[in-house]
Amino acid sequence: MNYSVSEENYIKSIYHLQQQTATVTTNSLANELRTKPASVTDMLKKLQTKQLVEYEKYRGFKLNANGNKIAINIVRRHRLWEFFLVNKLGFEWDKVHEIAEELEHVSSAELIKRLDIFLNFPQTDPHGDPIPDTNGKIAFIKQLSLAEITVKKNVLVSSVSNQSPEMLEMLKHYHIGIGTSLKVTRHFTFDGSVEIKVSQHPSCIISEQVAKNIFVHHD
Amino acid sequence: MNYSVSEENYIKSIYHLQQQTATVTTNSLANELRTKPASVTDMLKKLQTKQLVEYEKYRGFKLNANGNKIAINIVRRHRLWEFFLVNKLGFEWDKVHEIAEELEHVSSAELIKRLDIFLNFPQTDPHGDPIPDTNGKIAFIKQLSLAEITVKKNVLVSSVSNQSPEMLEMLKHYHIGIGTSLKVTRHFTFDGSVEIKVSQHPSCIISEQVAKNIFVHHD
DNA sequence: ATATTTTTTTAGATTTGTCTAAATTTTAAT
DNA sequence: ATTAAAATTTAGACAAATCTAAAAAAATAT
Repeated sequence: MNYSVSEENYIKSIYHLQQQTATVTTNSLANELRTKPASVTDMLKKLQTKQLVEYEKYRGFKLNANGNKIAINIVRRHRLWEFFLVNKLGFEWDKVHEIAEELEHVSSAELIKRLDIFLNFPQTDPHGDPIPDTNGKIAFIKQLSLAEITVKKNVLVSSVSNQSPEMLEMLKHYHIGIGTSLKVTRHFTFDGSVEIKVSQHPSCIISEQVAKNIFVHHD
Repeated sequence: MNYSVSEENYIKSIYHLQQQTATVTTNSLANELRTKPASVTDMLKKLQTKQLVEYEKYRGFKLNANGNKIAINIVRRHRLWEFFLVNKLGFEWDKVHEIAEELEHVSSAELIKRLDIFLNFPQTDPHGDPIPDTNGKIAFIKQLSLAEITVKKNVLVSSVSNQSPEMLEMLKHYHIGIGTSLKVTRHFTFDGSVEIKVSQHPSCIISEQVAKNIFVHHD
């Protein structure tokens, strides 16, 4: 089966949202895809008839085994291209996402097979995310908290383990959210606090307690 | 300005047909694009309002300066990708066209700039066709006849200068047409005749007179 | 020169993916 | 338990790109 660019984008976005919540809502997907809820409903009916999602009216949806396999393959393509763009063409790691969004839809399986060989079977993309193998297996990559990472490397915030309002208030104050790019500039061994630099903002210091709850992608 | 995949395919096809005939007809373009004449008329109106073609109802059309520039840029992208596919990914030269057809529509100029650098500014694609430079300048590539080329290299028949029925009958007998892949296996200095091997057919010998009329792309 | 054939265009329909506005269902609040 | 608010779906419209069938124009054949 071959899927349209639009279908692939929906599949991929559902897959990404499922990493956070097992079942995805119409609104969240509309938001992710920067489209309208009505459009999401339309496409979901289509994906349902194509046997890619489990969908219950008003109840949300999730990819079935088939949809999942396809999603992982799209992710594989995306991350291989990102690796290529950074490690062969010399792009900065934060400039490649959009281009990879286009390249990932080029449909030749042979192309991806050869690209993988050419790149020497990379394990992770430039953001530190694992590249699924041919069979769709995804290696587990250890989540690193801000308390653990080495100094002066750019990292992307990938998740926050404590989602309490108090924590969220604090994150807001520090201008930190999922996807925020930052670097740790110093570790203080006395109390385990760390100095961080969020782009566009002055350096600041956060406690070990907070740092342990903020997980980042290496690179 | 950014153009849709469909618009780009029309522009590119008009460009290619213009290499043969200065002005292109609706039917020939429909045939080239494997679509219907009515669809061609529809798209041509669109390209006209976008100032890419000169178009007179019932009279055929051609790219204007603007359209030409865009066409050449698409050709540039296509040929750079073909070079990449063959020389980096190890594809056979006759397997890359379709994949390059998809890759050429990826719209980042920065991508192509860096790809060009990565490939070390190649001058010709794997079929021997020149790759236009950043300014759209296309190097002139000498047309080589079968009488002139070196032995044992695969070549593609690009044109035949004598189009008489007698010549065509002969070409048919040797299973040679535009696009045919063959290699010269021997030159006979006595009479200038050459031995050739057309894939899937036994070797045969053609006279110098015939060989001089068959032009090929190197590689 | 007129009739026939071929080519091209128009008119109207179709598919895909999207949208707005209204209706329906679910969730939250009192 | 109602009611208000939020989320979701339906209904109907729209744009892009295509198609078929019919009409119009150009090329050709006698």
